[in-house]
Amino acid sequence: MASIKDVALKAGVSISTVSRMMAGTGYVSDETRERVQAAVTELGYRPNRIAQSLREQRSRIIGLVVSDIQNPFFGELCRAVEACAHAQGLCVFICNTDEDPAKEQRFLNLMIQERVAGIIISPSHQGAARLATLTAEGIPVVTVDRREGRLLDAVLIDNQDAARQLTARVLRGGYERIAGIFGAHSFTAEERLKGFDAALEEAGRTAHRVVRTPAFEAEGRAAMESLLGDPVPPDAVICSSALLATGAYRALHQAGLTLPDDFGFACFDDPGWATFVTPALTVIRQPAALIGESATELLLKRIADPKRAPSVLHLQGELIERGSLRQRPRA
Amino acid sequence: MASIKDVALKAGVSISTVSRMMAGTGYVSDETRERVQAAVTELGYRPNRIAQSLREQRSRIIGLVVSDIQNPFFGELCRAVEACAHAQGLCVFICNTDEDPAKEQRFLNLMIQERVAGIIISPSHQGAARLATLTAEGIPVVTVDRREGRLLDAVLIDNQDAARQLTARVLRGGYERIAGIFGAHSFTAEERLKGFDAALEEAGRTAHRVVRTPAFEAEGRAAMESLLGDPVPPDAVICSSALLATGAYRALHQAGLTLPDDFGFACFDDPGWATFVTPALTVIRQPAALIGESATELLLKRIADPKRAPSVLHLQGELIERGSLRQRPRA
DNA sequence: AGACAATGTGGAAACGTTTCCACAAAAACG
DNA sequence: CGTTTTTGTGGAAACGTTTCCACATTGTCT
Repeated sequence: MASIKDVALKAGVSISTVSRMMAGTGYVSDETRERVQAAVTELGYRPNRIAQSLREQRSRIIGLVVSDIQNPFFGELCRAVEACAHAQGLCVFICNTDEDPAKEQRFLNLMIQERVAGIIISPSHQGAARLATLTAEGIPVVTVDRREGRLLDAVLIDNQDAARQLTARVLRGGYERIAGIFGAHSFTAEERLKGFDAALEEAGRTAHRVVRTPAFEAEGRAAMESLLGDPVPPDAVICSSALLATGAYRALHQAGLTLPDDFGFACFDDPGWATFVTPALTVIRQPAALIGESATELLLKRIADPKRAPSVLHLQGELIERGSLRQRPRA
Repeated sequence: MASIKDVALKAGVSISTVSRMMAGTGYVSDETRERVQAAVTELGYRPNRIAQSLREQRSRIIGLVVSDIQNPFFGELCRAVEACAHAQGLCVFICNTDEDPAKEQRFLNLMIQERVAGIIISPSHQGAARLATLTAEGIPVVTVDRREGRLLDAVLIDNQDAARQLTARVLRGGYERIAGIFGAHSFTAEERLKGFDAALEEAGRTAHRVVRTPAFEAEGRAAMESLLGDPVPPDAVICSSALLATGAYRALHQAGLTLPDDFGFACFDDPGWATFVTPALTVIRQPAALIGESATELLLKRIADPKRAPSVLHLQGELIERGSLRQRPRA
């Protein structure tokens, strides 16, 4: 693997000159430029990013820490971040925490050690404190989907408002006993629950029952089964995330309930299977690509100017009407 | 951010000693070890991986290049690779090519520049030549899901055999006009097609028609629509990958055909929605986790000993019987 | 003509490690 | 007791860059 020294030797110039020519900074005569360029192509020289990073005290990698890479929301997010970062000559380090705080911590340590240029993360609840360490190390951080305090840049949808919208939509369907399955220990779920409650209260109603549980498929299923076991079971449910919805839907399906007539179903996120079931699911979709782009831009701005005041960007969730909710009250 | 120098200063020893103590190599007296350890914890010292990489001429990152991160197969694969690599103190760089050779190329260049310790990749067809460059640079490569020549380590399922199994299963259902939708330009699809043809031939039959098309959802849908438009349409179809199956299924669904009686449907990979539709899909599932583990192990072995003879590991695909194929010929 | 800026180039330090080598003290051997 | 081995430590080079500085050479202004 050719180094800058080899190029310099071959072109008969100094290392400094090659470096300047590669970076396009400082003065280089046309003639030298050509000679160096020739040497570069002939040797197939590519600058060693490790050496660059060491010298510049900062790598050209940005870290992206997500809780579940299978979740279409995060999948789309990754794509957007990657595209955006690439345009700036940065590469993206995708890490999958599976909602496991220990894993998250390990990844963050690794990122510190690799001196990443910045981090985009949807932090677990427990990870909050850890993020302070990052900023202490001088590593810019942008949170997505969740917010931690007021010191960090963040991009998220207005979860409270979205939940209110979705709940109002359920109410329009004339459902009587509306239940909720919401994630535990998550800022996002918290916000969504607030919107849910607010919408019900505005309508002079109360929730049938709300189950709070860790946001995994098995838990969602158990929650739904528990709800269906109530003396008088609910006739509609809202789930706060894709995985919970997946589990809940399975339980519902097994119970043989018919959507949307017997039962109303709606959720946040747009699971991949949402359009495969009949009727297809009515959901709140997060503009994942937009969130990814915005987060990356925010991060780049902060890298450029670490002293910037932290900003929080709110985007709109989109209610996608499909068919798992009645259009109007049953006759 | 504390450096090794700071630690040495604080502990009153030389840099060399700190380095030895951190690495656990060479002699260090118990007393010094303690003093250094104290300094390390007090300063919160973490070795700078960039400097380490520069010195050792090799980073502790392994690259994982996949074609579609949303595909559950690759999702599971990523998880397994990550877990396995982490146990060895390596981190994983996940790159998503979206089947775009240009993107793939960019990523590989980046990997070379970052001097990754090794690469696990499911290469696009065009990417084959590029891989030679990698080995030329001395970067170990393991291919998964696809194989490129005989010079590289590879882990894959016996696609031909799996296809034969699946096709035989379709035949047992008594379907008469069996069509195929297979990816174009992919080694995997090629192999699967061979097995498909072989199974039909063994039964003294021929395919109704085989469509070869780029492996995306839209193309799968178009292919299915084309098949359904035949003067005498097929009564069963096998799709060679998840995305094709997704598109094909949508077309089928729209046409209002009833599985498994009117029509038989089966595919490779196990799309996330496979168990959400009714009837659930009968598929060949690839043991993604096992593939990931094996590939990582293979890679580590090759990193340890670059002179090893290349090996190809064949794993078994698993036929998962659900309900999208008739059990026996229609009465 | 003299002063000063613009242009073009090379030398060398620095980034934070690891590791080879040298050296010294202590321990083990005959 | 003299030798050799083991144990413990520090100095310094090297990895491949970037960038500051110094130095020439040229051009442009009074």
